Amino acid sequence: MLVRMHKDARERPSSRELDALAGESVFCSEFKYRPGTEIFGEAEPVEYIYQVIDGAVRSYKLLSDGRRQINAFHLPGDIFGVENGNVHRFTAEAIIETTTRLARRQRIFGGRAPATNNVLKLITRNLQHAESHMLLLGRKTSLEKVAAFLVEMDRRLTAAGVMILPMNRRDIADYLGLTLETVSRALSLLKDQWTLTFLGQTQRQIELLDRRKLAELDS
Amino acid sequence: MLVRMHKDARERPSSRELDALAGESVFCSEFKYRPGTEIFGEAEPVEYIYQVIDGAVRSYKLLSDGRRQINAFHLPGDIFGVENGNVHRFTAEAIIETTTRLARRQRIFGGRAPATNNVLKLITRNLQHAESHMLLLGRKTSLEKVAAFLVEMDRRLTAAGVMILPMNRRDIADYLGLTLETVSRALSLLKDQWTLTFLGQTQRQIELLDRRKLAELDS
DNA sequence: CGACTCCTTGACAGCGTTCAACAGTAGTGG
DNA sequence: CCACTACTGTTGAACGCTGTCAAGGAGTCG
Repeated sequence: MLVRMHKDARERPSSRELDALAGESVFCSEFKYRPGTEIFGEAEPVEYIYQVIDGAVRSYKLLSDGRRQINAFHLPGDIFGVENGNVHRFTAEAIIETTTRLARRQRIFGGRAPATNNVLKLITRNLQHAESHMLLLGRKTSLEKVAAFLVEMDRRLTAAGVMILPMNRRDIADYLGLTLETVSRALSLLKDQWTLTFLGQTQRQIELLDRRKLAELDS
Repeated sequence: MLVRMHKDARERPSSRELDALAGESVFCSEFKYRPGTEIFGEAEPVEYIYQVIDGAVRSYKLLSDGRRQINAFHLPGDIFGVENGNVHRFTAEAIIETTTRLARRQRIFGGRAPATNNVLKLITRNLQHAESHMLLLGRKTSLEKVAAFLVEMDRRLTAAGVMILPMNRRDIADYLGLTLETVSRALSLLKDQWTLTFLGQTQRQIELLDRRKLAELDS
């Protein structure tokens, strides 16, 4: 037996919390997974909410070439797989022999006061952004990071074909987990490759010339 | 004027969304911030929810020595400062001259169905973890990352003074944005410094000998 | 025993950081 | 208008942390 309990005196994770979460729908059952087994996959529809009874689970995102970023480990007592949308945003796998209790996700979202729903959506959007940003910070190269930044800003900021950045190189660097020099070098490289150009005298106005190349750098 | 609108045809961010969010309490007002001004600081009590009308905002966390990780940029239309707890988990600053609309946070949380509240708490906990993990991934050294990992697992996993890791070195590495070799080297270093010891033959059972040193490595 | 997985350790390379110099821009005040 | 200064961004050179590649030990299981 490799798995142990929480330090904080919780004898055994009760299903109470899970019941509370699932609301009215207290259809609960247990399920056991062998080491390395997938519990649910990225982009799969959300059917259940899970609570670890015994064992350990990793949830992660992948880049196309196999680089992996584990978002979190789920240990006994933890609830995971709670999503706002209809599909999972990452993959969950049992690390060792793991027992989970699961409850049907009977539309946790919707059917509530609109204000609450909006708060949920908003926080979920933040969480979603954080999750993909962890993948960026942990597993992407400097060039990929800068490309991802440009793609994001292009989506959010571009008007009339021009992107005018409000932030300086240091801000970008601190967003991407780099130094400002590295950001500057990456931008110069992309400029030399005709992937973008600077407009005006300051280097804050950027026109993207090759969005396809940026998108594939972004992976 | 440096700030521009969203690409997607939103003429001007309406206050509707913010109203909906704030619920009944639609006390709304506008506020203007000069470049570099703090909008709210980490650990400050949450009083308002903000929506960017015009300008740009950075929200970030700091390490004690000044290393900074920017979680997100908030651009016109974005709502930010929505928190579950009573204090902000990061600092928000205007990057350029910024106008925000703000609404009093009249206890968005609480006063709802308990199930909803539990979902909120759960997602918020995930978000909180993701936020601190971004700081780790973006700005910590390999030794600091491994120390942080040990501190986290010590809290969540240790029973009877011993920590039995369910995951292998590769999992740890993919969690921390490192390679398994680097994780192994960091653990060996901590072992040589008598900060921890391995128990048993496998290197999965760890006893922490100097939690103070680990905590200060964790910053 | 042999095959496999997991982990450690060494040697070396390389990516990104650090340190430094310099140029362009903006703001200020004479 | 021109210093003067502060800030921002680029670029070069050298360093060093972490990754890569490789070898080998230890545990496990059939």
